[in-house]
Amino acid sequence: MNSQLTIAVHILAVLANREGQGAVTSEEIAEGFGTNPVVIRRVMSLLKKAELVKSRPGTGGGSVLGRPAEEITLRDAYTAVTIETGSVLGRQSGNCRSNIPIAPIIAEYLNELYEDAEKALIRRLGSVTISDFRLEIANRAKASLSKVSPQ
Amino acid sequence: MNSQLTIAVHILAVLANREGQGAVTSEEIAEGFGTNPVVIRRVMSLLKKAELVKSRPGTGGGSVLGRPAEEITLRDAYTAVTIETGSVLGRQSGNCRSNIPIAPIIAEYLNELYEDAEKALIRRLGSVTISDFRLEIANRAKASLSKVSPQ
DNA sequence: ATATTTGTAACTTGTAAAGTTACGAATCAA
DNA sequence: TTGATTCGTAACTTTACAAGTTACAAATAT
Repeated sequence: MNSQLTIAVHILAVLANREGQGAVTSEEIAEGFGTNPVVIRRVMSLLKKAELVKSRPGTGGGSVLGRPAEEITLRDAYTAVTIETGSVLGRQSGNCRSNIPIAPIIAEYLNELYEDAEKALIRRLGSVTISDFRLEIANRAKASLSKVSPQ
Repeated sequence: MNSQLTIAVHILAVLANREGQGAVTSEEIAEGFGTNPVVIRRVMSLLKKAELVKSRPGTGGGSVLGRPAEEITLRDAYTAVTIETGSVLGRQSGNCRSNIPIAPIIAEYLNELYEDAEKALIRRLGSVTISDFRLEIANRAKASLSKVSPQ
């Protein structure tokens, strides 16, 4: 399954958390997410293309937000990670090995119907800024911690 | 990628095409889709549970629609194939190997946003009956054939 | 110069969907 | 009741691809 959007918003949330406190390394972000720095850099590269972040190599290097967290929405992140693959939503596919043409025709029609769903998703994502997101996740993390060790 | 819904609506379209002309075998449906009969039977089994089709083994056996094609929508097919897995839409997932709790919290939040998209999809699927669908696909197939060999 | 960090290519691993094989159970026809 | 047919499903193999990993050149800072 695809976790690029999850990683993208995690990156943005971490950078938002450190706004004005210098760059954050992919190493550090990776550790916080429990993955490899290269996985972070791959998604970071997409965010850079969308100008949502800026990166710099070398000592004291790392990444910072490209603009204030209040001016970046989850929709921006979605667009950035789907610019190449087209969508994060699962799509229908016919059997590609088949030389009978009906399967791809059906798949294409269904995918058109899926577009309505995607529009709804994009609208929803556009209504949440990285600031909003950071707040929401912080609250949930707190709530889930208190379940494990109350107080 | 998941093609269960594609297969499901293909099955329903073929059965609709043969309404009142006896049962159709999984062998025959599989051939028309370019896949293995067992793949068809697996999806058929889900459609049976939803009472969209009826099957019978033996000579002259096979499957027929459970009710008229005008009374089955793509939404019914969607519900039938997602009854176990929950959704045909791709969902976000955190890294399950991670013992840092932030990834699953982010993934869960994103999945909640995805639900709006799924509702839109279901609404759209509910507006198309198998009869409608059959007509549309027949037109498209005709159009794509005429591209290959005009006249 | 040296250390650090990014960027990315190339490879390996993990895993889920699709495809396949096999066979018991149900049904029909002679 | 025997044989042919078809379904249902378990078990296995194959395929496809996302994620993870390794490696190293290029950029930057001290």
